[in-house]
Amino acid sequence: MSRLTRDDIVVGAGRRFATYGYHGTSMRDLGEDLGILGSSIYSHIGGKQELLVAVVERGAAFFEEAASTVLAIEAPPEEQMRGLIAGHIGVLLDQRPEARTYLTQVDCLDKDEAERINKMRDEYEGAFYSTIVAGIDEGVFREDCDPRLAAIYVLSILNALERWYDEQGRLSRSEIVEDMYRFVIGALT
Amino acid sequence: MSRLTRDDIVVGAGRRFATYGYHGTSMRDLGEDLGILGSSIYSHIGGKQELLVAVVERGAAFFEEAASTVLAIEAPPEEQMRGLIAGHIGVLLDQRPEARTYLTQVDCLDKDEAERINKMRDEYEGAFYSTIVAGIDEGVFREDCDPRLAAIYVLSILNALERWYDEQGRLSRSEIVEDMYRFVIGALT
DNA sequence: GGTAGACAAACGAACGTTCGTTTGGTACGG
DNA sequence: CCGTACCAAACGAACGTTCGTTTGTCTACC
Repeated sequence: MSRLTRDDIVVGAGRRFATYGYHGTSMRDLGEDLGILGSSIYSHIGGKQELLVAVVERGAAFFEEAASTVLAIEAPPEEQMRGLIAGHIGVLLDQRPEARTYLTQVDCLDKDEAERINKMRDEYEGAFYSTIVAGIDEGVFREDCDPRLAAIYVLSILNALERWYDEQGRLSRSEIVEDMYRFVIGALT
Repeated sequence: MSRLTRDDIVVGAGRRFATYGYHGTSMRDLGEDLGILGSSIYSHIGGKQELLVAVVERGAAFFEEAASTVLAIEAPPEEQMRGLIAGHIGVLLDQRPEARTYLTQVDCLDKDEAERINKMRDEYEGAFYSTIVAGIDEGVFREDCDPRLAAIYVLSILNALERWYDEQGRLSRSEIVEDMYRFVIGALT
């Protein structure tokens, strides 16, 4: 086992925070996971809170990158929505610890950081919102639906996946993407 | 200020757990909320974990009662689904601390309790599942949808409400019920 | 090419604080 | 006057963090 970098620490912290929560993780626990003492972590970072910030920021970045990749390609609203759904699920399953920590541990951040992260989350939600609005404007989505709420509903379905998805389960990732896409499009049209 | 009962303690614990989480709540914090010392709580309950169990059980009971009330009335699947949605939202907003604790703090329970609670949750999910299956059988819901997943999606939308609903916001409770119902029925038909 | 210096990573012990919990005493309502 | 809700004090353990020191590795210079 070679020596660790700051990134190693952040990745390990993500795993712990995702499983046991911020308050449920001690620096000694984390150290044990990494094969060093809890105190040795302070060679890499300033404190526990700073660790959480780093993990949550990584999570947010993953989602934002996925969304901007999708939005960069011109496409009809339906296809854009499929891309957003697939991208979100991809991050959720490929970057599970960071994604889960980002989704569930935000209110362990102190006030300023929490506000900043929530703004990032609002921006990300905006990608879903504008896609729905575009669909309504183009007449492919129904008009009698509040796009603000619809965006929340879609993200609610997506985010909950992290709680029930089983890697060894009967459903492949693409099957889930397809099923969720069909459900969402059914609701929007 | 009169003396407290065990129920007072459990209610107070629900509020704390819902806001700060199980690990983020200390017995002294809780005591301060209740106007007594943290140690005095042990006159009413055996320990912190027992408190969490009590709160979570209350939450589960609220949901179960709401569901069984709806299922007791014979009605077409669409109306039954509306009832389940309205009932779920009612519990979520009227019993917010217990509901939130039930939804977010289950994995702070030790293994046996967690298993028991998860079984109760599966049963509750079954109410949504059977309603969807009934709708498919009667031909009012579309067939090309996995009812197991659909039930999860509906509950995902409902449960997320607890995270974004603002009592002083622009939306009344019945408006939200109506909007969610329309979204769900749109997806299922 | 070998050695001395620099630097970061990790240790191990201790800091003060807070945690959940226990104990023993006190006051008050039925 | 009994029972219990509560207090006051204390327990040991665990917490996040700091400290001085050791270890290992890379680099610069002879």
